[in-house]
Amino acid sequence: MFCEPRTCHMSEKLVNFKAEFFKALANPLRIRILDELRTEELTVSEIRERLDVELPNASQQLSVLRSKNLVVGRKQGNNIYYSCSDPTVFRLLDVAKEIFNNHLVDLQKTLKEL
Amino acid sequence: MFCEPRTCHMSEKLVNFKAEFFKALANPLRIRILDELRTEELTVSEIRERLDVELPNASQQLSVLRSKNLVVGRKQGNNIYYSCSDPTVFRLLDVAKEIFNNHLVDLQKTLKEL
DNA sequence: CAAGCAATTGCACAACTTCGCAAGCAGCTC
DNA sequence: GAGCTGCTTGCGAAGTTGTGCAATTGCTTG
Repeated sequence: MFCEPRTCHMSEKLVNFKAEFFKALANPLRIRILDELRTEELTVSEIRERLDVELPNASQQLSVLRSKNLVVGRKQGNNIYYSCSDPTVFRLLDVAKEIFNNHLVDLQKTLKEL
Repeated sequence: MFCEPRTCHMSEKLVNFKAEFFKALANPLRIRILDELRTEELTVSEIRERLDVELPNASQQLSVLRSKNLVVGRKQGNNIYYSCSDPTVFRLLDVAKEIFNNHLVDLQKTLKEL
């Protein structure tokens, strides 16, 4: 692979993809939406209802997730059923949880030392 | 665990942690910094030089990473040596790369079908 | 203490995000 | 076609982020 003298480690495209990708995840509502889609396909209204947000808000966040290919919509009659397009995403959320737990453990250790 | 009627799936704290956490990763420069820290401890100046950015910029992004506990600094003489505090983070970056590759494969499939 | 280097902080400005509200559009049913 | 439902889009206000530049702090050495 092509490699500049001082910018070796990762292609710029990959870095930007990752940044854009994490940006899509960098919002509590979008994380909650993804989490609702772990096990089921849901319509926008169902998501709205479960997360107790305005419909346009849900729709807007879904469109962000859609634009980054994190979810796909399937039209059926009057409804659009959303689902997660690549379950690998959930591994990401799970690793984040793991890191969260690591922090808690560290915190506890620090507290014990006092 | 305690569980509200309509907000069951994840504690709010965890969701917010995840969002904050992904926010820290949602920036190309910060990803590149973390990637430089995969294998070595580096000073701010070294990071600045490798990534070819202004020193204050590097410092500021490091402070973002620090505030989310993604890196730690070790003072030695005139320098501060930064390193990654929880290597689990790299798994996150690697999973993101995997997702990137999945997208590429999908794209290729789509192209072949034309 | 003065000089010098490393790193951080403050400031200003542009760019972007979030989210509520109103309007618009598409498909179904009467 | 009229009216309904489900979803999206446009717009605007408030808040947040990125980044260059100047000033500042903190450590070390002469």
